[in-house]
Amino acid sequence: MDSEKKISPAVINRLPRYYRYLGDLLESDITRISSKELSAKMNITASQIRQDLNNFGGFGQQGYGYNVEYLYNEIKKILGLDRLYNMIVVGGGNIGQALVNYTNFEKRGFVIKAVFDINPRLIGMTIRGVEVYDVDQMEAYVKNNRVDVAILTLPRSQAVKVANDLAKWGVKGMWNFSHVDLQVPDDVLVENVHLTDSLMTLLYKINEMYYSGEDMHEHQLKDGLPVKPLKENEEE
Amino acid sequence: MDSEKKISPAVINRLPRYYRYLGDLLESDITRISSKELSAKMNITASQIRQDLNNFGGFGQQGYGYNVEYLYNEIKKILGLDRLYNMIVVGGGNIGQALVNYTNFEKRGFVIKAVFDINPRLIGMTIRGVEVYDVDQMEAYVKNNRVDVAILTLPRSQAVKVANDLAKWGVKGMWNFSHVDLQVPDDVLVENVHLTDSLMTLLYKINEMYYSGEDMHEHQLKDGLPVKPLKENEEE
DNA sequence: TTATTGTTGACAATAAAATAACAGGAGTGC
DNA sequence: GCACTCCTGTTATTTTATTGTCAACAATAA
Repeated sequence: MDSEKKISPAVINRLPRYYRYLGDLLESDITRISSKELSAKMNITASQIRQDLNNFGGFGQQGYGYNVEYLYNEIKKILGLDRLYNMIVVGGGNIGQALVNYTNFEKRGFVIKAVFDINPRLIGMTIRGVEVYDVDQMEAYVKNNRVDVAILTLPRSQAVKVANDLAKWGVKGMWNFSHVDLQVPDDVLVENVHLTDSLMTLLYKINEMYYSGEDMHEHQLKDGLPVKPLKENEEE
Repeated sequence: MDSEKKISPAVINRLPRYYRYLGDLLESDITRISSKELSAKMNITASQIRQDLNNFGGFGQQGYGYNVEYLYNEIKKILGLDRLYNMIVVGGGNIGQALVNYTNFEKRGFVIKAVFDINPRLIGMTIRGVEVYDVDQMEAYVKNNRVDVAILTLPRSQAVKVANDLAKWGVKGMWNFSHVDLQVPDDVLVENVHLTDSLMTLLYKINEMYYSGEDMHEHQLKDGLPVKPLKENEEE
């Protein structure tokens, strides 16, 4: 909230995790917690917890610790979770539909208002009450309704152009599931969810731990399907 | 591959992105590229590119740059993408089904062999040719088949126990979509995809940029649905 | 050939992030 | 109310990550 000093990305990325742990504590009717106790639960140093929280203000009290409910609500405010967000899904494929069906977003105030796609078979359908529109109608929709976040779940070939258009039309944030880096103006925020990258990172670690040093190719045809040649994969 | 010196996590996380860019270059029939050129495309310093790559060996040539195809294939090997991976999905809900339907995984050699769920309405179904089994059968399956990666897309209340069991039965890696931190032995690798956290991070940035300083509560009832009270959300 | 340009890989310098140290106020027990 | 312990907020230190610099060498041009 305070735009005094710049908060480091590393800290911001940890905030949701603090929020989750505090929510859990709240559910367990724990009213206070010290950085040391939280440190043990979360597996990070107490020092880091204190330093992270102090970026946003002194929420604790010496000799007492942190009041769980108070801190929970403060982080909620810091993350901006005390308001509603209007979102649209662009690309009504597997992931897009899964996100629309994920009811917990709405419980938290992240409301998916519409889905846009080019597939005639999808257009006109409703997914959990959310209508699927033709992308042709997207410009009008975005210009006439506040859209905080566009969830991009479309083929990479289209993602860049769509993101650009949406930015131009006033969408503030992009939650990007398309496997491509978007190029948008500085005042448009982008958060990437590159699933394939994430999986590859896991595979690297598995290889490092289990197959390090081996000749990889001996596994190639070991079992399962043969690897199909990698062609243009548009759905990524 | 070389288990000589420890590679930093920051570097590993960047590898898939290099791989993607090199794949794109390959598609564009570009045969060589310098760190400087790649730097411009990827928006990171040439220095970092060279240093990252040199963790794994000297793939470039002075006065020439890097051969795209060679480097692409080297990174492929580093990431372990030159072999097949057997995966199972645990939790056949929205996200689980979406991942099974995502055909590009298979093209890359990430093969989903089975889905496990407790829902009787799902059990026996097939999703894109992949059968859904009762979780009761999971132990037998995992013990009798090599499972490299378990994709966890189940409610957080169950995720911890299931992950533990899977680890015990020999699964090497967990790709965790459940909104909870898993506690598994050190030789089991975990990669988290916490979608809600990712979205919250985006919302923080949006708030910081657009609503900083404002009283947040004026937005509360502005438009859209009222925020429902946040109860136990098991599907997270 | 020989000079010039381009580019890596190694290393030094800087910046960012994480951890540790600590002074001192707040709670606790007597 | 006093002594003592707990635990924060803050500053210092260490570690990790990124960026800048340059000698050595390949490619190219003269």
